[in-house]
Amino acid sequence: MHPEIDTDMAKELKDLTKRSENYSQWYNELVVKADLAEQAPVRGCMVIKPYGYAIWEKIQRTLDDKFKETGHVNAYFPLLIPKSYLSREAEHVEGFAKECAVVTHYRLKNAEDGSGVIVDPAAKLEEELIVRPTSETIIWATYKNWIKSYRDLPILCNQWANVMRWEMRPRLFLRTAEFLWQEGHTAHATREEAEQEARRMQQVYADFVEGYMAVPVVRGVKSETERFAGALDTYTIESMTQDGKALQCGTSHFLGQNFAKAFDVQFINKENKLEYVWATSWGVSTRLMGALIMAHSDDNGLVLPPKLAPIQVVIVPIYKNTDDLAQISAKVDILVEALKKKGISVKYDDADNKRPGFKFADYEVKGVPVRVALGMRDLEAGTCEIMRRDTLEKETVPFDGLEELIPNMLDDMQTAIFEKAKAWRDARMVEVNSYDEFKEKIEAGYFVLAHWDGTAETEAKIKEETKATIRCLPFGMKEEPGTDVYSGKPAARRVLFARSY
RNA sequence: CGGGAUGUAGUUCAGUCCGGUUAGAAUGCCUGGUUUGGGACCAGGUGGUCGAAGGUUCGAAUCCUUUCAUCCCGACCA
Repeated sequence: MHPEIDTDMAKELKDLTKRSENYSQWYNELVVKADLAEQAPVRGCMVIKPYGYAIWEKIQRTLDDKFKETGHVNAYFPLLIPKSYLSREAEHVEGFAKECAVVTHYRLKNAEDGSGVIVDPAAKLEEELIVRPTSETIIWATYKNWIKSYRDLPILCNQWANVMRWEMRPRLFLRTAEFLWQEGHTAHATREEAEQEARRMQQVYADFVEGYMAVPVVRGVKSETERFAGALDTYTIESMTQDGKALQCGTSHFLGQNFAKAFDVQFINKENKLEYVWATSWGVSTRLMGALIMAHSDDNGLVLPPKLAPIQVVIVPIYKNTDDLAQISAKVDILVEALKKKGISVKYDDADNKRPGFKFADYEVKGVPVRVALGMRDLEAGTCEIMRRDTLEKETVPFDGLEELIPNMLDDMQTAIFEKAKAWRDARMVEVNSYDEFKEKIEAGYFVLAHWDGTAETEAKIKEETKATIRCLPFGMKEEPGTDVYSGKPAARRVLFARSY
């Protein structure tokens, strides 16, 4: 940033919001300015700051409740996985091998030349340990001990944890080397039950992302090439960022008996016969925060849906001296209590070291849904100024009605934000019937519904030529046979293509 | 791992081509004062072994060599 405009942060953010020109830079700066996260002094990792973490905690708590409602329990498995575990499932190891951090030694010692500590060569591990990129292997090695009979099933475990994938190019929240997530791992006696579980969790995710994050998603199933390493089916929810790219928000995998066979997990069924267990796994990560930021943010900063905003209402007093402040505070305190009783998180920012204008801008960047400003003028008139973050509309209203007005406003916003994002997304999701049109729409940042002949060759060619991938075979679409836009061969249905993060 | 760029104050950068006083600016931070209805102003102050190592030179942020790190574009990906 140029020094002159560095002093004017509103203008600075405006400059950043040439989203079409350098969206990723805009996004990064937004994350930093909104005080959510920053790059860690460790390659590819991020520091999640308190305000950002507060949002993650809300996501975590809400989802955890949903998991409990659907009969799941939390457990915890080790961070380090013996290398041999990873090689048990062929496709799985192939999928993750390229991005694993490996522990080879267990001790350091002082260098003889006094230059600091070095790895003690004598402390080399017999078998290297892998920092988990995901926990299927160690969990299935454990489940083997837990499962003997059909009476032990189903096992419905979830784990909140961090994982590490040595990604080539990290981006805050979207793709960091270390990230926080939850991973559910379930074991079932029948194929039907496992498949149902995988679909059910996809639905839980979709409901959460749409209902709480206010981000519309496309539900569907992945093509074979895009499938999770080791899965028979990968169910996905895909959102759209404001630069028209797709973002995989959550996945739920039907693993069949692959992991049960790899880790020899068998049970005796009701017919007294040995059978391999059926499995699922499903997860969402801190990437959800990226989806949230990219879906709603505007030129003034973050826009948070009320259900996930750590601070839902901020009240800013405007005063000239301590007497004024005391009068304002007396009135505000009553409102704060009333709102808290309704379960609304409210912050009264009477800090004396920041001017009102600074606070206004600051809370806007942070995406606080509702702002109330109250000064001496208002005190005399019995009014206040109220602003909602999504529309930036300000109005002066009677102070006494706030207790009722604010909860309604928050509800309205939750719906309005979703509707706005959905209208935007829908307007950029089109059916195309020719390859020229396909390329044009992909280039313009659209979700493209096009016929696909079902072959991996066509899929690969399209990716090579347009950078677009099959995001999913969306659910709930009418069966409509046609011809593949690329190969011209017969195609059973349309699938969703887009460029993605 | 390929292509491109950059490392100078807490942060963003100027200075490097063409070597020459004590290395600058803005912002931040600290002190004092005036302010406070949309990111305040004035005055003073703090803050840098110029990424690291070696070389050339009377003299290096600047030239040369090596090295490390970061960022961007690809490949990979929740």
